Order: sequence, then structure tokens, then C-alpha cells
Amino acid sequence: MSVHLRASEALYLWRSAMLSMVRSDGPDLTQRQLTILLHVYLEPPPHTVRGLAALLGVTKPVITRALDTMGAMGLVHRTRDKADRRNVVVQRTVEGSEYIEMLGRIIVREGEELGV
Amino acid sequence: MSVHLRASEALYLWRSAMLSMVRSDGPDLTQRQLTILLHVYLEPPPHTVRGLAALLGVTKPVITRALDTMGAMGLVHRTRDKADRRNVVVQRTVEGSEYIEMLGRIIVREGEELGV
DNA sequence: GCGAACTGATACGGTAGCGAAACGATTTCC
DNA sequence: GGAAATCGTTTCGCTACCGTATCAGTTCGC
Repeated sequence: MSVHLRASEALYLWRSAMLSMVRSDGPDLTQRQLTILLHVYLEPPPHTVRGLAALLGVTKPVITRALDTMGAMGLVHRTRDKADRRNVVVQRTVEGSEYIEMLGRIIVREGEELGV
Repeated sequence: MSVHLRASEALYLWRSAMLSMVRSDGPDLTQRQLTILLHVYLEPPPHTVRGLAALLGVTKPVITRALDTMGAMGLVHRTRDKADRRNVVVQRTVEGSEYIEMLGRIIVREGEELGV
């Protein structure tokens, strides 16, 4: 891995990638929603509402609402845990994977343009 | 500059930095607001409502509202252009600079933790 | 087996975002 | 000088988010 960023480089990268996201026609996620989505797709399961709420430092309804919205967009899927039916496990979808991959490509592309 | 990211590294960096932002007690900016703020602080002035709207591909009221919100937070400041009094120029503030610097530190720190 | 504890979802009142349209203020163009 | 164009803001109706409090369903503890 070669991730050596100075602050100014980091900020330029961030701005360029965010600008690209804003300009794209993709879904307009909040910072919290995007954080949840990235975490679900980058970290091994299981992911629960309670766990995500603790991770982000927010209340549970925030997670429920975010999953409602992203579920309607097809980015995530919810299922009851069969072992403990109180739990809900957040699962990935094909559509969500594609979105995450697109996000990765955007950041890499903007990084390359800066890195020249 | 050495910004060589692979997609997976880029996504991990993004998630870590966003998580750090969400968990912090700082202002909860939308993606559009943050993009505007970064652009204003990274690119040379002048910055106008119209220019920012065209840059982000959004309507002018979106910029006005974003500047309202970030202005109330003290992150930016608006002034009438004396040469052409139809224009409004967006100006930086000390508070905004500090926020941007904090943002840069967060990204660099998360990048270093990943890069080890 | 029954109350306590726990999990995720829902209800509520309030706030802030959105696009479209219309509005004053200012400048430009003949 | 007066109509047209430009710029940022405001208004309208709507949607989505927020935190707090509460809810129904499930599991745990004794």
C-alpha cells in the first residue's frame, strides 16, 4: 500500500471525489448513510442496527431510517436473525456492490489525476 | 505527491475518514455543503452563487441555502461585489479554515493508519 | 412460567433539505 | 432612457432527516 497523503493533497482528493459524486446522477446519500453503506460492504458480517448505531455514535432510529431509505434504493437488504429473532442483520445486494465499486473507481480516478 | 490508491484502499480510507467525521461533534454538513466548502477554501476566489451552482450541477437556491446554513455556522461569509452589485462573493472565515484543517488532519491520520 | 431486559421499529413535533417558479435589484444593450 | 438580461434571494408545496419517547416482539434469568 502506498497511501501517503499530506493534508493539502488529502483535501484536494476529497473535494474532487465529492464533486464527482455530487455531479453524478447517483443516489444522494447523507454522510451517515454513506458511512453505514461503506461499513457494511467493507467489514465482515453480521451487521446489526444496534452495532451500527454504537459504531457511528447515533441513536437506533437513525440507523433504521437510513436502512429504510437505502433499502428502498436497493442498496441494502434486511433479514431477521434466525438464531436470535430480535436481531436484524443487514445484508449486501448486487446493486449496492455496484454502487460501492463505482465509488471506489471515482476516488481512484481523482487520485490519479492529482498524482500526476 | 504520492497518491497511489487501489479501489479497496480508497474505500477503506473513505470509510474511516467519514466515520471519524460522523463520530466527531462537528457540524453535520450534507455532501453538497461540504463540496462547496472545500471548493471555496481550495480554489482561488472569487466564488459566486452562480459559479458554484454550475460547478455542482445544481440550482441556485441550493447554493443560497447552503451558504445560509454554513454562514450561520460561521464557516463562510457573503459580501456584495462592489464592481457588479448583482454578484455575491463567498469569502472564507477563520472558523471555516480551522474546520477545513481539521478535516485534512482526519484524512491524513486515517490514511496513515491504513498505510502501515 | 413470568417479569425483566433487550432489539428494532414507530409516532411525534420540529427542522432543513429539495425543485420550480416568481421576485427585487442591478446592469447591459440599443 | 427604457426594455431586456442577469444575479441572488424568496416563496411554495413537498419530502426526508433529527432526537425523544414509546411500542411490540423476543429472549433471558430465576
